[in-house]
Amino acid sequence: MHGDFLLGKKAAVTGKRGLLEDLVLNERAQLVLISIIENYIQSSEPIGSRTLSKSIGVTLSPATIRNIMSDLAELGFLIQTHTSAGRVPTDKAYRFYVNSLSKPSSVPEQIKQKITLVSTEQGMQVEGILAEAVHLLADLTKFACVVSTPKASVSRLQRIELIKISEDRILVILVTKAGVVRDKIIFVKDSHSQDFLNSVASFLNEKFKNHSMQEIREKIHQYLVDDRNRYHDLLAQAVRLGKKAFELNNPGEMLIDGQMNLLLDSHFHKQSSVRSLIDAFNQKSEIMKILDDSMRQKGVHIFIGIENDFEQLQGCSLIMTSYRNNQNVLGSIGVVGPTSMDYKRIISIVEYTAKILSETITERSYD
Amino acid sequence: MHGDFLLGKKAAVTGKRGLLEDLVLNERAQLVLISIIENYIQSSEPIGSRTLSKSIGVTLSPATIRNIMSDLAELGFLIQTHTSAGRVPTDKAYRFYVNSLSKPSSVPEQIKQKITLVSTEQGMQVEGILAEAVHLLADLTKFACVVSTPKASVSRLQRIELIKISEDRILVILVTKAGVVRDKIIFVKDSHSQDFLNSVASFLNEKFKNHSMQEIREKIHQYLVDDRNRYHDLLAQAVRLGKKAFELNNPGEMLIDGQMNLLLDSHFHKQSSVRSLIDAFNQKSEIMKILDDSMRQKGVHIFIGIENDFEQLQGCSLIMTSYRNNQNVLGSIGVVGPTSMDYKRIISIVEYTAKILSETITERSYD
DNA sequence: TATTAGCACTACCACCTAATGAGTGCTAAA
DNA sequence: TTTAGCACTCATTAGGTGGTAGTGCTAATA
Repeated sequence: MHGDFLLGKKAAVTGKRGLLEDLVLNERAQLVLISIIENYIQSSEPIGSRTLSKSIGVTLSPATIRNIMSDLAELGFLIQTHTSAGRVPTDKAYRFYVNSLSKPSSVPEQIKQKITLVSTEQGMQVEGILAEAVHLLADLTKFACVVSTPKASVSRLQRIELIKISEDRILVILVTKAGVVRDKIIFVKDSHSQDFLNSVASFLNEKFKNHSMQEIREKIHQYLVDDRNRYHDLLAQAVRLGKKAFELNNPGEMLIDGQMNLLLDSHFHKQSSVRSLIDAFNQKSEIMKILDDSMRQKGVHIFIGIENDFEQLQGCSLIMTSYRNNQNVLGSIGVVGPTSMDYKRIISIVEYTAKILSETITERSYD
Repeated sequence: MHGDFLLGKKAAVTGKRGLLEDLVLNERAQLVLISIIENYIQSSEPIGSRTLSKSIGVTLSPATIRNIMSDLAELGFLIQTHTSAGRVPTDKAYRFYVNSLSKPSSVPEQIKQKITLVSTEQGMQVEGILAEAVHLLADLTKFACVVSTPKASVSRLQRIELIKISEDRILVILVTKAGVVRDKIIFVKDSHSQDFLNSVASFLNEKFKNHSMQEIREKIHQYLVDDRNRYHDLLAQAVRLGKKAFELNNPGEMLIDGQMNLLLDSHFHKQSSVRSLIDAFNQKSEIMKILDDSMRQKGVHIFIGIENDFEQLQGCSLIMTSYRNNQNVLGSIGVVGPTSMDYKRIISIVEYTAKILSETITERSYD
């Protein structure tokens, strides 16, 4: 097998090289690979051996570099667009690169100053803050950015209020611990007095404060199946109204900003994948899935190219992370850009923005 | 003066031709012009005399048509991209064309069926309905579409509710006649009991129900300057809280959908105006102005090219109209597309969508 | 044995040229 | 007033050329 000489000593000794993932490149090969990647991230043009031999720190002749490149290509880290063109990193190369970034680089002070959320000063709601955050992120990265609104099911109840609007309509106000206010109108068959609604509301408040919406739905379900409760009028009505009030009818929302940035990006512009990118963003449910997934784990989540499950976004890389109030994960925020993005920079910006967002939201929550 | 022979008899006889706008083209010139426009709308390619002589109904030799075209060009209806290219309609030509569309063409049954708003079935709020409407419009027209949310200042109060959230925060719920629910949190220095807030709320409800937010703000201002009210505690507090509650802090919002469609559109793609288009949509306040303007007048508003005041959108045409609940104009909705759009089709779709939107919102309002 | 210099080769790219063709304007004839 | 005919213009295209950035291979070198 060609390219074996690139294996580091460790791998060579232990003989662990059945899986390509286990391969340990020797130091020089790593240097060349990383150098190619960083050059390509800058220029977006295929990198040739000559160019590299100049820009790389160590003195290596183009010929030597060619040999290394040739082997890296064989191992699947590089491809050529055509014979006699320079080499371009593959998804696998970017993955290697990202993994090799041990310590997260810090955000330059200059950019830090730009990452501030002003909306908190006005009487802005959480949605407004999210909108500002995602807009800011899009502006700084020049890619498309997404943020999911706090998940209704996991957020915990601070307060419920029932307001009679007309004979058959009741306005339900749910305030969550995170400071999110949700309102919806429910339709009822028989009319209730406002006094009665107040009793129901205070009953529900007492019973369910601090519980998550998910728990509340489950408890209400239990009440419903338990026949004994039928004969307690207030309880019965409370449960009936509560069921409607806590019904999950918005599937979780997300805000998108900076889609247009992607269309301008030379990478997508060249490829004819523009159409499918647009479709991708119209199909919000798929993007929601990815956002949801990256809520579950800590830290920054990185999907390079084909690593994400949404086929239409497999030409992109996604950098996602969660935001929280205190210790509760509320939702996630991230960017969608070309696989050849400047990972160092983008990761740190996403991380820092999420941090500021978390702080801002924590200030306004009731925990 | 050349081109005089294109004048219709009426104009020729009365001699009214000082202003170009007053020119009445004779029937054949009109036919040619309209034919060019419709061909161009279809093909987006400059139209030559030969092509036209075939596609036009009447039998006219290319040479004749050339003569007519030459004169139309002189009058400012057509331009050539270069010598020996076909002719392309100017903004002026489109204006003529749109004016000549006397009766609004009806929407094909097939499209009518697509224009239905389903969100009304769930407990969706007005914002959700607007989002659906603008998305639908973007989907049908394949252009960028905008809709303004109901103007806070002109909408009338149905109900206000004050809810104590914490010692220093009060949640204000405003329900308008149009069915829009707005919530915001106000900060107060001294704590109030919920009972007290209820009294304040019912006072405000009694005093201001059915009044527009604008009126309410003015009245509150009067109370404030009237010294006598100082000594009435409830009143004084009500006015103080009311001032904060009715303060206009959102500048009026708008929803945009389908921006990406524009970038794909061959017209903008060819021109390098893409960048400025993006900027245009980021500068929402300017677009809001246009939306506001078209709220004030009845019917469909059409801005062709330079006719709108926002310089960065002067390469586009805008088709705008208002939506309402019952007889109250709430906001406006419309599309932004290339000047060479299919006006007949787009106008009818915008009109019909606004109609359905109005009906849907009326169903859920309290008037 | 690892590295490098040299060389032949490939494919893109930018440039030029000539041919094509769609379109015009003008003039003279119908 | 309309039309046929003709000369002319200019964008677009295809074909051809030289230059360039890159490769792989081989033989020489440290």
